[in-house]
Amino acid sequence: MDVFAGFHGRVLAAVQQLKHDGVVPHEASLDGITLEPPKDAFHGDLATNAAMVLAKAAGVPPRQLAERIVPLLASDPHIDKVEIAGPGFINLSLAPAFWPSVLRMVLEQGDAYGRSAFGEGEAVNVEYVSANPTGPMHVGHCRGAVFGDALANLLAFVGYAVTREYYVNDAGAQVDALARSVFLRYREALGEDIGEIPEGLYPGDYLKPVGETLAANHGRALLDAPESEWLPITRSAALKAMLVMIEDDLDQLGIHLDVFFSERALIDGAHDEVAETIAELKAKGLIYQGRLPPPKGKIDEEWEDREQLLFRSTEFGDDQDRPLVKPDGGYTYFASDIAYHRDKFRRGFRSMIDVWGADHSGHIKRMQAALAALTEGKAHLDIKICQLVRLFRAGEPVKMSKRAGTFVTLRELVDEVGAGPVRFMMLYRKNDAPLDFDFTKVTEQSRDNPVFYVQYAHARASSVLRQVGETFPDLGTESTELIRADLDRLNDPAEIAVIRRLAQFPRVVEAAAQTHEPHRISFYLFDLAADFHGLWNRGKDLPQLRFIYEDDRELTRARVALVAATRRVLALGLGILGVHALHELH
RNA sequence: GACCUCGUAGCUCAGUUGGAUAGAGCACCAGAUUCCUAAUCUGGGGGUCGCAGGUUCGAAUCCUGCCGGGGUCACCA
Repeated sequence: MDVFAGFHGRVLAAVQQLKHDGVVPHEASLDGITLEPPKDAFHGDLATNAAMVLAKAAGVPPRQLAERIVPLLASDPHIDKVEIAGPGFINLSLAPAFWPSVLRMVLEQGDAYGRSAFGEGEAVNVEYVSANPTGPMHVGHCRGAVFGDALANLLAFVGYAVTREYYVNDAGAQVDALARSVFLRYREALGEDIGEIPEGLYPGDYLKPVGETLAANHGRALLDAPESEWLPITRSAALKAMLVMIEDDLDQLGIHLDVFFSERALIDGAHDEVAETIAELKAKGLIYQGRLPPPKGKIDEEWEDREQLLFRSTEFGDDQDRPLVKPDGGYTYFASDIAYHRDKFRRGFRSMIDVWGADHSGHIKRMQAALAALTEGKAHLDIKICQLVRLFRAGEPVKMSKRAGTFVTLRELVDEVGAGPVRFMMLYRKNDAPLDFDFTKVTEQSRDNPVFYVQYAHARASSVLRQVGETFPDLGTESTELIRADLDRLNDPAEIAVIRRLAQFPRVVEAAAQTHEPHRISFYLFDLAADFHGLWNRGKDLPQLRFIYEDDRELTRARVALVAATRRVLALGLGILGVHALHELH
């Protein structure tokens, strides 16, 4: 919970009092009233805009209204000073005793600190990765995978019931191409010279073992069989192998999904869910046979004007109606994607999040249109777009070409720099902004490598907790013991700065969860690390400011409490990002 | 042409859902430091928040129109 929530209540109570006194009209809305730590500590510990928000309704200038609010707040024993500033802000300075109470709360709550019931146990489906199951994962998939996973962690942290889901696109032409590629490898395994892999098929060596397994299991039986017979067999073998490989790749990054949802199962199951979905939309009058205008601004020679089965997505804000059936009679990707989201809805999810690559951003409107149509607005779908990742090595761009086989796989990336740095860097940028990833930089031990900087703070904190026993052997470092320390003795500005930062953690977490922006956690951790390093550095110049101060056992204990709390919050934040906190660096 | 997205310090980017004097890191400048709590520290300069309007107590943030970069644009996934 937010450590400042109580003060927000005080402000609202003060305003209620003013309503009661007739200063503020009863119907005035209190929604816009905030109470937040100001950016600049010069403005106190907390600031509220209450007077400015209510001034108009009350017909009184903001500062004058603030004069009425101030005495109502000043009586609070935890509030030291109340000042009116600027256009009508009310700035609160908290009693010195407040900060130790925050620290005590962190220690008491332990791993529960920052968690909340915000999500109220609501079921949320987070769909991410969803790479084509046709080969190993490469860096292009990596960002979305990490982002989705961290977002799922974050939502779980604030009390949502999260399902992590991977949509397996195993129904399209791509997987048939995969199956044919595997069939070649099967013939190869039986001793045939297959020559060059033809254009349009998958040339990668990773399919060889799949061919070999087929050869071992089926012998030469498939060689003379018609395609209609061997294709399903090779396809299912290939898909199985690819999913094992993908799951293994994801495992390298610490990603474990709850559900792998097969696109094919939508059609091949007991009933054709796509047909059902289309029928449902048809019943709503949203399906028709029609023609689409050719794309403007570019001349497409291949364009042919023809009638197709269309969904009226324009009625829900899309730019164009969208086709559901291909010329060959099969469903379009969009059609099965609608059925897939309908399936999620029928499984009970009213809240869904999809993580997509930037190249799919043009599909957002149609998907939301379809879901709105099917669920009559009862479901909420947020689609998060992850921008490209550009790879660098010591500042130089890494050239990648899929055709030349020089694209970097996720596995290579993780093998070289480690899962933690990969995850942290992927989250050290807003999801919809492009990201530069430098192999050299993420392993550098310097301040401009945020991964190192945050881990180093955690390692330093761990080191203090390890070493304090050498000076004070009987000084326990468990929370239950540290909580009894005389925390009022922490009054150095750098110490207070760290506590203030710790106090912000719950609201940062909540804001990140609400906006679906895990990067806010990364930036918070960097700031917390900076505060902690700042405190550490003061001890370099002034030995009496060191955490372990041999002349004063009780002061040491109070400081160790601060260190333990900082370490806890660093670990919690890293945990949300899915990064393992390090106890020492090498 | 349409839609989406971005535009903030020399560079890379944050910006608490509309708050006060717009912040970090690198780079630059000036000092400190050889310390073992190694993997630096302190301070400083640097800004038309792309441009122009609008909304209001208050705009980098919301609305409109331009300018510029990127992405997408029947059927593939």
